[in-house]
Amino acid sequence: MVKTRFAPSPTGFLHIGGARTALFNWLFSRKNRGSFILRIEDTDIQRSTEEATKAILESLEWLGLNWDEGPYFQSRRMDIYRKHAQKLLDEGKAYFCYCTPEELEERRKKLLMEGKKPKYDRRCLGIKPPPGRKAAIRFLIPDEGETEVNDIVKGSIRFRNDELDDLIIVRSDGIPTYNFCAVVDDALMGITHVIRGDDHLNNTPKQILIYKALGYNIPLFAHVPLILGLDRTRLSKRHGATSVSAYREMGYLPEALVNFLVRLGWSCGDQEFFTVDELIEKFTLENVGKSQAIFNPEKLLWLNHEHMKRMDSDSLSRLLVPFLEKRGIRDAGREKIIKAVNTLKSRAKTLQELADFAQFYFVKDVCLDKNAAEQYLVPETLPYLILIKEELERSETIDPRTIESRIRQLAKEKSIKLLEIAQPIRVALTGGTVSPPIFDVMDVLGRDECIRRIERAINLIKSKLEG
RNA sequence: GGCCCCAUCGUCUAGUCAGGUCAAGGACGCCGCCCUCUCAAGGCGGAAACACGAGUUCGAAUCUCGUUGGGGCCA
Repeated sequence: MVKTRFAPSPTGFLHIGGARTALFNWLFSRKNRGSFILRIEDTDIQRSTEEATKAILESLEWLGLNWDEGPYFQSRRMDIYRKHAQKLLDEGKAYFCYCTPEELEERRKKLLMEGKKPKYDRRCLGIKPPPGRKAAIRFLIPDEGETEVNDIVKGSIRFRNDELDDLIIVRSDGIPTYNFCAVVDDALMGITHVIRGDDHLNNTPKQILIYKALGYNIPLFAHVPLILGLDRTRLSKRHGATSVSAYREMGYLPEALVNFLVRLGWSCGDQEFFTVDELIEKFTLENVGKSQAIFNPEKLLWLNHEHMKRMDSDSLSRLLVPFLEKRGIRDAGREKIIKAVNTLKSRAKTLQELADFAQFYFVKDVCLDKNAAEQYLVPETLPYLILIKEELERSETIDPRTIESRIRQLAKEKSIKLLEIAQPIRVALTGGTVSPPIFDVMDVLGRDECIRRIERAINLIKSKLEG
């Protein structure tokens, strides 16, 4: 059975790149009816925090990437790693190293300066422990031969073993390193497919040698290209919002972010829009591209809009409520919000925009745009506003079609363009010159509110005349 | 510095493994037109790419080599 995992380090929020790695793992497991496990790689006690773990879990849940096992915490598995390290030590497949990080760094720099390979020289191999020195444990890489990584995405890659460094598997402070813990955990947890960023590609031959040394089965690997920023460097804070939670706050839909992230490096013919179910059905690792992709916020915005347009207004309204509340709008009424959303769906690209646009429907007194009022709430338009008001007062309710035909009729009678009546009403009702179709707006606001707002505009013009 | 990966419109990509149907298709963005009560949405159209150089071949975006560029790893 297929078993995949996502193994983030809890040193911050869930990054866009991490989310994509998680997504590929999740999709692959779902597609193959396998399981997906979550493992928190918190061996770096200095930088790992509980808040970060919480934030990562929250973001994964929001994206809909549910896991079947875990979360496991590496910090609670230290004795397992130490036992494995001891086993390697006992079998002569690992050795103590007494060099300090500072010494190593210095030697590395020196070798680089001289134009040589910065490879560890094995000076500690087989020596007696020097007094006053703490020991790290190094894995002994075979001198000869080569190690093949048969990557599902990248193909076969061969590494000469003598190019590989004897890597540290346990630090001098007793903390096992990433490359070691990952191998032990993936083996013990029965991971069949390791899907991760290609920044780990160079670690893979070393990890394969560790699997072999430990006598464990080697999983299949799939290294997916990293996401880059506009300047073609690895996506980071410098490039703007990079956390999943930031996009959530900006009003992006999880399914849109998922759709966008998966299309960054994966394709299925010419199809751009995918529901999550479609992705599960169609996802394959074979269609993951080999080259790096640049994060393109404009396309994400477009996709978000597409997902919003296709979402039913009822669901969209539920999602909108918290955004309205942030703008001080409470108890707006379900029905009215749904109606409002109906008129705004094709206009707003994010929930944030939707809430901004929707505001005028719910506030007591619309905020009049200065320029709009100066242009349209003037003595010349006063008669039209009065006529519309009277028209509204005659009818019990507002039927958008009826009111539209009446106003069109009116424009005809006066031999003016509809625009000349529509714009003053628009300013009176919405405060600005841009809004959904004015008759739909009237329908959402309701008869009484329309009359109230038009009255306000009429009074404003009158007071201008007097003043 | 060594090793590893990558290279099609500005961006995401189809096509590359099985060379000819590709004077390179789609999408985002951009520009124009149509629709229109404003703004969107929608419809139609446009500009825009095989990094470079050799080689293999009747024929190369596709195979090989090299160069260049970008990315990554080296507690």
